[in-house]
Amino acid sequence: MSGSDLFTGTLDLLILRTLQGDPLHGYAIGRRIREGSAGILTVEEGALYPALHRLEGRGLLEAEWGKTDTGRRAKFYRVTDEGRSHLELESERWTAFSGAVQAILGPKGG
Amino acid sequence: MSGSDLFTGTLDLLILRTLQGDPLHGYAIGRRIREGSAGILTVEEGALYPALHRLEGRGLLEAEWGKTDTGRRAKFYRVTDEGRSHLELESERWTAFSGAVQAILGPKGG
DNA sequence: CCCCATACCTAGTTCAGCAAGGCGTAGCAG
DNA sequence: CTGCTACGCCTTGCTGAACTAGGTATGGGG
Repeated sequence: MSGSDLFTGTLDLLILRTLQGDPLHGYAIGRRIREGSAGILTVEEGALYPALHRLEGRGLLEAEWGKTDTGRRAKFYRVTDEGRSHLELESERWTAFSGAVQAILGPKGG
Repeated sequence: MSGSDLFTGTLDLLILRTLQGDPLHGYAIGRRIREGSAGILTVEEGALYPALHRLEGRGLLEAEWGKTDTGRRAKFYRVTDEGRSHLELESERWTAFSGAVQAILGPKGG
């Protein structure tokens, strides 16, 4: 991801969540995540595209070639129903885990 | 870790934090983390011991053989000064990251 | 005496993420 | 037209954390 790879497995969640709205292409997903996290989360392309393929392979995403506003060729991803319920479950799991970690690290992080 | 490996890299933080109080041996560290997280975080031994050795190798922990209350042989770990400052930095980083993820996933996780 | 919980360890595998490349195209400056 | 930059997609090779699945040894209880 960025910095030095905290959070393995979280990328999937981030992608799924980012695609909850309208379908987006990979490049835009990366940008959204970065902007949506105020620059804290930077998704490397070498992590992003394989992740997209992984999620598609698992049936959590569907891809379709299309065109961007600026007329460029791009592959647009949409979340499947399975992807949606997966996101819901994993999202709750994530919250539980991060809460548990926070509970051990200390309420404020210090 | 448990369930299906969310949170790569977080184990180090958990260990360091658990050792902030008194020195503990590996087995006890694992138990503490599990109990301190209400059973949510389960540290596999195959992850725990290598992590301990890693942290010792990096100079963040120091180890010493001793005896438990029940008279058993055990290796007790203590956090070094370097480990302490490492924990502080990484802990803040963790909070920032997890906050950023939470910001994208949604304020409540759903 | 045997089993279980304690307490330590390792070899082998898996797999996410990173680094570092490559490909093609649209738009703009010169 | 040339060159540069941003867009947009991809892959190969590597690292390294965590898991699986074992193994060792010992003390106490049935």
